[in-house]
Amino acid sequence: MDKMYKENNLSKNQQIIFDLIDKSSEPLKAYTILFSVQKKGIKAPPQVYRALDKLVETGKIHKIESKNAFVACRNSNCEISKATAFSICESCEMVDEINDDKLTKYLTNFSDKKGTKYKRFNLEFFGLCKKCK
Amino acid sequence: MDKMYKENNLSKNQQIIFDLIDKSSEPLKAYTILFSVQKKGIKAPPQVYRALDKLVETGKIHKIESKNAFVACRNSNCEISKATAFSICESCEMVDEINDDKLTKYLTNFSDKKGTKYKRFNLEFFGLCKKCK
DNA sequence: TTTAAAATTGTTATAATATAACATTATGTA
DNA sequence: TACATAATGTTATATTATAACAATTTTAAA
Ligand SMILES: [Zn+2]
Ligand SMILES: [Zn+2]
Ligand SMILES: [Zn+2]
Ligand SMILES: [Zn+2]
Repeated sequence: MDKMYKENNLSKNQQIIFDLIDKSSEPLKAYTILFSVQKKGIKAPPQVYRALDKLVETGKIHKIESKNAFVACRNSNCEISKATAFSICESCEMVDEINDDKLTKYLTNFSDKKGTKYKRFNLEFFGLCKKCK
Repeated sequence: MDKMYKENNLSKNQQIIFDLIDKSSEPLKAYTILFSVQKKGIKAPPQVYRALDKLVETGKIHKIESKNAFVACRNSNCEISKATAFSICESCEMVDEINDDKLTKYLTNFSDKKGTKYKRFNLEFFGLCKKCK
């Protein structure tokens, strides 16, 4: 191929999948993504999971662990995802990334009773969103 | 049957599976549990998942979301699991439940920028445990 | 103590999520 | 160029979790 697809830092599949997640208003699951991108030539699970892995690794997206689903990062890629926090609505399933400097600072500096500090955390809050309350 | 199996509040399958998790030094996965309890007559995934669901619901165990695995609660059943925090070693996979009143208070009282409070949270810290450091 | 509801169990099948393994092509760099 | 690295394509399979339905046990009310 004579055309480079990398004006930015994402490969073709990564860009397709990132775009889909980025414009979605809700967390997307791997197989939902797979079905959505088949028309673009991405036909098999490993293609999706590889792109997801790389996007998570570079902080472009986050995995919502309690939902096995993915959202685009709405912060500054969360310093490569070392400090993530989300609010999750238990009624409509909406997920919002929380960007709260005080919270981030508190948790980043947290050390347990043995004085151990951690290099990464993920926090998920559950409740009702504004719409569902 | 003339013998009630409930001296406590757990059913037979729930007790078998709780005991296994409780005496394990590491998080257990559902199918690991399944293989371990087949000799006790628990033969199919739904039997395991039902017991796990109930044990999580009642706060006797917690699910470590990032590992799809389960640990026994080491606190006072975490007020039925409304406020859970764990430290997870990225090297040996060890998981410890964190019991820190200040942290719990801070997160239980946390409200986001819109003033929304949440009724539950789960926090996972990642790093190296004492042994692996 | 009958009786009906609720909880638990047993069972088979299948859905949903994720990775292994290997061949090929594209890209970045010396 | 030529080499290393990253990304892709493909098939098969492993892992995690639930649907659906029948039977039994437990609880609590009548
Ligand atoms: Zn982010
Ligand atoms: Zn909502
Ligand atoms: Zn607990
Ligand atoms: Zn360790």
